[in-house]
Amino acid sequence: MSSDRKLTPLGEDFSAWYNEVVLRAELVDYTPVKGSLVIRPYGYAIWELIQGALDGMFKATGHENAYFPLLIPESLLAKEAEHIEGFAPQTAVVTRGGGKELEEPLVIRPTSEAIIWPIMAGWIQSYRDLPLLINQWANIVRWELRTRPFLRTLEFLWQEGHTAHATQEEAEAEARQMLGIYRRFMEDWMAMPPVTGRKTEREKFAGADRTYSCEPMMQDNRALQAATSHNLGQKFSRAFEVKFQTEAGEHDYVWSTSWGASTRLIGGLVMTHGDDVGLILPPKLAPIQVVVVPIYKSSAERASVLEAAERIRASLDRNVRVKVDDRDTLNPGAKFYEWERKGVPVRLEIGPRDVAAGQVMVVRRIVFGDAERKVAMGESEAIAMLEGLLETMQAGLHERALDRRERNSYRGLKDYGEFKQIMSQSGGYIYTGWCGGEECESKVKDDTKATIRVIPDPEFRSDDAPDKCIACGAESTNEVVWARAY
RNA sequence: CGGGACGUGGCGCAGCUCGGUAGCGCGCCUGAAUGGGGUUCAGGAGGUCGCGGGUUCGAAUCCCGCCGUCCCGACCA
Repeated sequence: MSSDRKLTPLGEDFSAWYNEVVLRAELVDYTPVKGSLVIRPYGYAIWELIQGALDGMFKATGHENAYFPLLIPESLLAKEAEHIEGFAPQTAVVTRGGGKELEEPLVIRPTSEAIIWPIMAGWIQSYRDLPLLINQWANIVRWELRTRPFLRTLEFLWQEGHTAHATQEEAEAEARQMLGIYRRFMEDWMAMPPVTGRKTEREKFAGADRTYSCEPMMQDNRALQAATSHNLGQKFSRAFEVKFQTEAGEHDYVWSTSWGASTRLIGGLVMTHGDDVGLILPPKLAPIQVVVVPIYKSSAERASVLEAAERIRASLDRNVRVKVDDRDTLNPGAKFYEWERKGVPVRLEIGPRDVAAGQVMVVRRIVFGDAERKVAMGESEAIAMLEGLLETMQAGLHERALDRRERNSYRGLKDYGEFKQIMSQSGGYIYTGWCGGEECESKVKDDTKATIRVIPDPEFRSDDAPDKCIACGAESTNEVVWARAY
């Protein structure tokens, strides 16, 4: 039966396609708890690669990892007014422990500001203790009404950075620096180029002074808020009494930031690069970059083919994540489909004919330009070119994603009717003028489901940005980027 | 939480209108052959039909209630 072997085509039903890909590429599995998913070994391996890369970037900029607890006394969460207002509806709360009602309910962290700041307050007395640069890798729980694998689940994995600074300028620089790190990670590792910028008041983090965001475009032309960085000003330090003595001997509240990225990034990876066959992984984040599929008939052939496969694996092993698929239970064609569905960038096929000729068949998961998908190559030649090929594919995926984003971006639009038409059909990023009024944001959202993703950073702004608000026609204060989002 | 669709071996589904004790494909197990794009044959295991109640001699099928999943919305990383 071939019907359940093929995926729903991406262009036919993007949601169905996405769900099928994450399940059939063995990234996730469902559990008895609604909206709470297992990340399977193959999916978790991608997360570990993401973690490794981001963690290195954080440490290179002076951050240290720590771990704060899962449970937060309800009263602490309530200390920052905007924060509790924003998060209270989404929290899970523990009311019993050890068989008794608790005197004070404990909130399962929806984010950790409220437990981190009361504790870090004790670590800071003087300007000499600043900046304090902490990151943690953790799980958090937000009681979402509607969930989707990776994109929105009850529990998810993320990292959250929390920093304290002596001045507003330093905190702002930190928030911007971390946004830049996320952007660079998305471009260099994920091949998922975001538009970056600042969130509007309506869209910012609950309790932040300013929120910055990375917003890559998915293949259905919707935006994914893929990482955020917040300048919290002194809101949290005032709420949690985080004070320090300045060089001049005065007392002041610290200036803080927080910034985070989650397993949602994996969903972004799927929706940015996948196709009708399944997942396509950028080589830098592929748990298996090269899979070797041996092909043989007799046991004599099996021995010589596996020997050659092992030789190739060993010579690639130092610089490439390579796996020999020596399972005897599947025929080669079935393995081809499986590894393509799982997004492995390069496959090497090696059979008796190849062993005899000292060659291998090099097959690419995706082809750019006029390259051949499948080419026979001398064994040592293939080994020598593979690293370069992986780099080429990484670059090709980035270029393709960037090109798609820009092709589906609209600039200089002044007519609201046209705006509505684009949003109701293809969707995409629309750059327009905006008066700064929340009423106009609401109106556009009601009309089109699109929201302001960001007030874009300078390098994303249009030369010919319209000077009137798209919704009300009043003088524009900022160019903004609209899109429907996840 | 509002609107829609759907819950039947691991997965995808048929059977339900017109009640009679469950079937197909894939997968799985055993064996043999096969192996350069989802291989074939033979044999085999596996289901109290989402849960609870009701009607009936008899319920996957009819009735009531509940739970869950997916899609579209509201909320949100």
